Amino acid sequence: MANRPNQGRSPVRAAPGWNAEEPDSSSLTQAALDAIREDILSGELTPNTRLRMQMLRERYDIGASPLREALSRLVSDNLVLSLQRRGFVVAPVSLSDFRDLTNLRKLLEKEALSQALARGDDRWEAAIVAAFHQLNRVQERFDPNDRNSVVAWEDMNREFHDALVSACKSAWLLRTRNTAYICSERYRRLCLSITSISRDVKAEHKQLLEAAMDRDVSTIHVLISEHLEATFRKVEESGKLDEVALEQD
Amino acid sequence: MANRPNQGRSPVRAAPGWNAEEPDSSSLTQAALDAIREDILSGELTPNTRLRMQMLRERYDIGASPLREALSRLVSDNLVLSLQRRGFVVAPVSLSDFRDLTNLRKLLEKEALSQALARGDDRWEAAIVAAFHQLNRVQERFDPNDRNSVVAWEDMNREFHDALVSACKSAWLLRTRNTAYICSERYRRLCLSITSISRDVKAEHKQLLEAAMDRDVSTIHVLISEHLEATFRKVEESGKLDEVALEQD
DNA sequence: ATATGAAAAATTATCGAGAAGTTTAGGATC
DNA sequence: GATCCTAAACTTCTCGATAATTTTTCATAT
Repeated sequence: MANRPNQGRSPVRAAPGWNAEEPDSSSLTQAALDAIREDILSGELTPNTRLRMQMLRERYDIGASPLREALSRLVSDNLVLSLQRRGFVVAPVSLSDFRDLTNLRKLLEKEALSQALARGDDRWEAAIVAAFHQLNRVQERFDPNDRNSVVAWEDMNREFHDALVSACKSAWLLRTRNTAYICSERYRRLCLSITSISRDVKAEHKQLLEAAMDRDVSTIHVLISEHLEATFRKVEESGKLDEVALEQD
Repeated sequence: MANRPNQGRSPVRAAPGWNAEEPDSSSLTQAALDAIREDILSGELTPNTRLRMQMLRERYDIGASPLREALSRLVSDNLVLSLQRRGFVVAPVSLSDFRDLTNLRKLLEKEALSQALARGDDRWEAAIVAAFHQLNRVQERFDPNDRNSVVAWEDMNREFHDALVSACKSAWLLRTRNTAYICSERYRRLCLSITSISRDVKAEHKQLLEAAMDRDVSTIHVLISEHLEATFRKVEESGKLDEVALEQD
């Protein structure tokens, strides 16, 4: 592998001396996949942006082949669209799509929680408590201007919700839930300034935790539905999805 | 490994003079995607088969790049696994995976049917009746030895079930349902000699149709659950998933 | 026999170039 | 000025070659 400029924003390629431990970082396709997905989720690559090869090659410092493979995977994950002979586009967003997605998420989360509450053992409970605690800590010293702090919150929020359903044994359900989660995350990040985390998110999470401990399925169904709905409403109120305009690169 | 009687099984490449009308057949990636998916579904490519590039190139007469892109998409669809630096494998099967998948399908089909029954109009009803009628016709002159007849039945069965949920307006739900349907179809074809269609499938379909016309949601929930469960039981009884053996190419 | 290890064979992952197709730009015609 | 046509410019898509592994083979030592 030759010496490249790599002045781009996403340091994809491995550093000179790197720990040969990562699961699959050795593959450029994987690196491209992670980098592009992250950029789409974070809004760095905005909806409807044409993903031109030349641009991508410069941006990620990766050849066209691994990039195309990564994009192909993202197509199946609904983050990218493939236009028949005209390359790839960042999947568009719309309020109605988010409405739709939120409904599906409700269905999947409820089912996953039902199973988790039925099967969860002490370790499961402990993992939730731990994630909850850590999430609160991160939230205390949260700084909306510090990129790292924001990322840390995103990660912990996700870990908490993952912990809740982690006792669910259905791989299919969890995979499907995860796909939906990712796309939903995109809407949240696109529309909600991270500042508005404050909400009552902490209170909501606490209620979820308690319902989980009590194995109160019907309550947790209501809570998770409201949790997701609250996010939807915030996105709706943000007004950032009001234009159906077809933005371009 | 070279003695693969692949001849002509999958005529992927376009014939000399062809109608430039197809939606996307112009893309070799798309052709490869369709062909490989079909071969995995039909069992032509058996579970755990290593998908070696040379083999694939000969088999489909397509270069490595489009093949890799197609495989990348199938990874996201759970039909193919990507081994970090060792290529691709046809996703394995197991009874427990099918159990899991069937449960997810119940959840998705029930929700989709709820929405369809709530929103369906006259045209929706007509489409169901039409598909039901056509399915029965195909079933009457069904010949398990005629490849075309088998494919025709598969297609019509699918069209009937698609018609039932077609009034559901949730694109996310339908997409997700479709992914699950495809993987489920693989299990059915892998394990059930098409001869056993006979079952009471016709009766079951008729009941589904009637419940749809009556907009009887709770009944159709029970019916679709039993329908899927019956298929699961058949697969289970076939005993073809008893071995966990790791087959190879 | 079993384990060790280096060389050979096989296979994947990646790049660069070229063919196929799409978009843009600039007239010519009505 | 608007529409249609053609040529240039640009992109995507695909192939073949090459680098970077992984797997196999086989001789050697325990």
